[in-house]
Amino acid sequence: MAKERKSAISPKRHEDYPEWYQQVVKNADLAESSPVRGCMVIKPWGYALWENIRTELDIMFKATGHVNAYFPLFIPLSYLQKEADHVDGFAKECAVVTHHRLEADADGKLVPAGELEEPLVVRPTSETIIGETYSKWVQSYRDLPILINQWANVVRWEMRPRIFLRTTEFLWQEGHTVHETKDEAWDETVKMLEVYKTFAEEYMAMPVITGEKTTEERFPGAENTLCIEAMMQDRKALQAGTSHFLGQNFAKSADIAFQNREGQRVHAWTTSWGVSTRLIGGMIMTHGDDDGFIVPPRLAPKHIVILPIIRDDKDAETVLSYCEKLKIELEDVNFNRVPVRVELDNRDLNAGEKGWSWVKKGAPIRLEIGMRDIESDSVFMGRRDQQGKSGMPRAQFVADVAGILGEIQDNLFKKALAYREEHTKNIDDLSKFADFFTPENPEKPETHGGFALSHWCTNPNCENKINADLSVTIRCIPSSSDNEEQGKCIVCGEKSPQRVIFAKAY
RNA sequence: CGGGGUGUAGCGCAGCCUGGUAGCGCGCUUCGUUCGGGACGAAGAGGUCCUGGGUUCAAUUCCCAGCACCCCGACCA
Repeated sequence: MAKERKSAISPKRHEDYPEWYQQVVKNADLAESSPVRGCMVIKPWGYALWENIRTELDIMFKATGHVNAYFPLFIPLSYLQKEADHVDGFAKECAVVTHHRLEADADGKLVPAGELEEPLVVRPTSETIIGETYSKWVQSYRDLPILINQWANVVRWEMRPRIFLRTTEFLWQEGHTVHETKDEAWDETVKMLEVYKTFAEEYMAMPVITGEKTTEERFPGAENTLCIEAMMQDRKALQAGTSHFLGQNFAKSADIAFQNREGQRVHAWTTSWGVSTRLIGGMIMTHGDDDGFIVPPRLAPKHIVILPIIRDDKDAETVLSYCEKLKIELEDVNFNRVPVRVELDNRDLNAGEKGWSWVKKGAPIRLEIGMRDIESDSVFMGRRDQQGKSGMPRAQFVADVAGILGEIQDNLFKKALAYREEHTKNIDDLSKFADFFTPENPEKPETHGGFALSHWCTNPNCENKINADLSVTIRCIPSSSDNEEQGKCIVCGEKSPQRVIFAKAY
């Protein structure tokens, strides 16, 4: 009937991508902005998603030998000062606690009192305080390795916050490990990057490119930063996780040293690695469509939502008890090692409105159950990765449900991968490169560009020129071995050892 | 820190120029008709008009100051 299908989210992606993103966050009931600038309230649907991310990653961390611990929120200012590059990198975005008491002034207003002798910094990341702690723990090579992760919040006073993508306070995990040798620390750095890649691709259904950062983009204080980068639907890159090889920099500044097997006192080698609630933003922008969010089944707070359709009050009990039974039956099935998560939505709402609320939230499967279905012992299913709805025998659905969820998971990944490949180009000519990254209408930039695989001579000047001219940065030097052809730098024409990924970034 | 803008009901806004102490849409409550693609009608509830000062018989409206937030830039491992 309708000429163009009405979409649940307005504007659509192609009309105004940043606004679409904000609307999805809101309509999917994931989070909202708070009275505190740059800080968000994560709502139950969004937080459940984070809990699932945490649960699955935690299993992977434990499986690779790590344990969890917890370190303080506050860092003495002097600690942060010990690593010079680290200071430069974070000093501009630190929240500082200078007082520890409030007193009423003459007008009855509360004012800070009780000035601290040494200000405390709210952790922007915990290398320094953890390093100081580790220095006491490490005496002998027998104390190594230390393989610890912490789940925490951190604060970075960013100039321009974006919900989930760059908030002032965010939730994350940070792994901090100490090793006896350089090789072992490097292996750890690589291993955790692989964990992130596996998680991103198999759980978030978000294809990522692994590689290393250029000097310019490196973590302050790191010798090398490895990263996973994903392409969003506006073709910008999102750094989704980083794993840092810290060399002996932090070990030296915090004096993490031990007696080695030869009896000499030497500094240890450390790593750190983290992912944050930014991953949620990544999933929204990877999978979301014009009807809202689409949650990858493996991380979905609810896999299946049952929507009872009651047309006549006298049928209410029949329908609801059938739905209850179906729910129990489905919860007996396992998907990805855990029981299928089922929500029976019996809120007293208009059926259409109720159904759409779950579409916008991105629940993988919706089941509409009314007298018609009960009489034919079937279910009426809507899949979030497909349009339309269809009926199928109840028993068949129960038998197939894990397979259907797996299929949705696979479809999301394949679709995202195809999108990325479609918009990744080898470019060897600077003017073509510029065209690729220049919007047709600068007033209202449309979705354009993508990942450009181009040669780079490794000189930071060339990298900076591209950034200054086009706001394009080197996202990573890909680690895949099929990328070792030599060529000429896209900027200066000098010899280049390999192609790197250029893109606009979040 | 520069440049611009906005503060009025839970949310989004109008009213202000041309002062007379408030209105619209959504949401919310109740009732009825609806309900498998987002409903409709009726009746309701809900406001220190950002704060302080000034002008005035009278300020949401005009003037001054302050605060907060938003957008653009700078900045963003």
